[in-house]
Amino acid sequence: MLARQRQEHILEAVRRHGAVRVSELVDSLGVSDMTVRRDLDALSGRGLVEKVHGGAVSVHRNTTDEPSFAAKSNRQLPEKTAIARAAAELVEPGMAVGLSAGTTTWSLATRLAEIGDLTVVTNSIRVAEVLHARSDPSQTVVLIGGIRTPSDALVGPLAVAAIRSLHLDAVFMGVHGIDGRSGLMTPNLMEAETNRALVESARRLVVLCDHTKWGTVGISSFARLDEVDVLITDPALDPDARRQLEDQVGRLEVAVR
Amino acid sequence: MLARQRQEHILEAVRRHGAVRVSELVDSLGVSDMTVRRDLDALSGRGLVEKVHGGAVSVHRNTTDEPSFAAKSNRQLPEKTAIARAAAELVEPGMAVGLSAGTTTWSLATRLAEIGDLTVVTNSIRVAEVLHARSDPSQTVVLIGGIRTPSDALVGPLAVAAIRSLHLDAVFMGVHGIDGRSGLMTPNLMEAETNRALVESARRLVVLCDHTKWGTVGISSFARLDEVDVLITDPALDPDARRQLEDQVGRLEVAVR
DNA sequence: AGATTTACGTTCGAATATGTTCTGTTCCGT
DNA sequence: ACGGAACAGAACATATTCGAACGTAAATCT
Repeated sequence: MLARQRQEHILEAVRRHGAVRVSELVDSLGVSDMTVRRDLDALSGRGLVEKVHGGAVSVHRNTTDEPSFAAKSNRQLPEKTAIARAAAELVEPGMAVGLSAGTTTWSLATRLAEIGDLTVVTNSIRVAEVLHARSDPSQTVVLIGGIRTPSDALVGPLAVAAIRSLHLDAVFMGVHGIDGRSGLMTPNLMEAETNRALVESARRLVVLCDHTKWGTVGISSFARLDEVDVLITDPALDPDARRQLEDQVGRLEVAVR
Repeated sequence: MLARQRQEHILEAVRRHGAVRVSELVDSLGVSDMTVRRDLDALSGRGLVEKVHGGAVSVHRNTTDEPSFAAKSNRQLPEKTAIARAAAELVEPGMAVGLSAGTTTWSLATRLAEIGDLTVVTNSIRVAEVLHARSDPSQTVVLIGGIRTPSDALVGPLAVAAIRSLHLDAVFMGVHGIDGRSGLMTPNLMEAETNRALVESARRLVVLCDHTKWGTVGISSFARLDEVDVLITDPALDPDARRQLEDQVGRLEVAVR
């Protein structure tokens, strides 16, 4: 059997099952483990699979749980999914919505994928990819360009200029930190500027924010609390924080799982 | 037995089994390995099979006009890597370069990752990702935003506007098709527009183009041959095509493995 | 016929593919 | 936390394959 045929076989197996293990391939292909590894090297070098300990997984599956991203996205997971579900209720077919970068907005994106006739604008590659993967043709996904921050946001002058040329029904923002005085914050100056542009381009601002974000301070604010139309959080939020938020934001929504 | 008959026999074997090995053909045809190889060269030159180490595999023709990235990425692999290597020679530290979407430019990106102090502008998520993965901090990667085509290019008004605001030392373009009359072509109108903007934003236009692209026609042209400063191809290019290219492009470079 | 082209085989150095051995790493049950 | 089992990958050995260069013979041209 030719090397190329083996690699086709491996690709097919990965496509079908999402993952393969080296030991399985050794049996099914009748070659040594080293040969299988070298095939996997070749395939991963071409970006077609991702090597992991014990075998390989499909690149799509894997991009959704890259270490740093996964580490974050598992924190407060039930809260985040509850918040994302509540946010998805606010989206109706025909709308044009914006999504900032972040794990909570990413979770929201997985739900938006099932709503039809939607235009989604985002500056996060991950968000764009999850929408693209399940895309039905009625969805338009617009990726805002720029340079990439460690937290997977595309930012910078290019991003700001692109966002300013757009007008959205609503924008859903994740935040790194929030408090009563400084409003919404991020730890990255350029990301703050980009987020600011997103806020200004939308008629409605919806903030997705689990209780751990309260009191966390980022270097840079990008919106005041009184600019927020809807803030969705979880029941564990500190009562004092809750009072302050109820005073200032348009509507406070508590998402129960 | 005539050469033509042998080649028919080979094609038939490939069709039936999806692949053949040189050693099998040597036995079944009763000719030398060298003769078999020359037959395979002829067939692969006409795009009827794909040569691989040990033999040849069938080139499954995708009936859709835009094969997906994964489907294309293993076609003409050795040629593409040779072309990419030659292209990387043209890039020096300190430059700002553009990369269009495509498998050959993707291959080039893996090489650019090793050159320092570079600014790379691209409208392909996959190109951006390969640069990001191995990025040393001296590299700036700018992703051009837009909506995504099946071939992984981000296109549309947002993309065009972003590109127009930039100025590059050189742009490296992959093409879907090329010929003497129509120049460089793609099968997607919006991608053509975006590519056109890339061409206009750069001082130098370098085209990466393996021999199978010659004579392939896309619906939309985005540049004439006389606008091309350097065209890099592989040695299997048809001599007549080669003559036409030498006449019209600034410089024709043939990349040997 | 003589010259030229074409097809095919042979030789040989280099590239490629694969398996084996060995050493270090990672995983997982206790 | 620990120890055995599975796994990864480097280094080496071997066999296969590749393709350039050259030789020869048949076919084709003039």
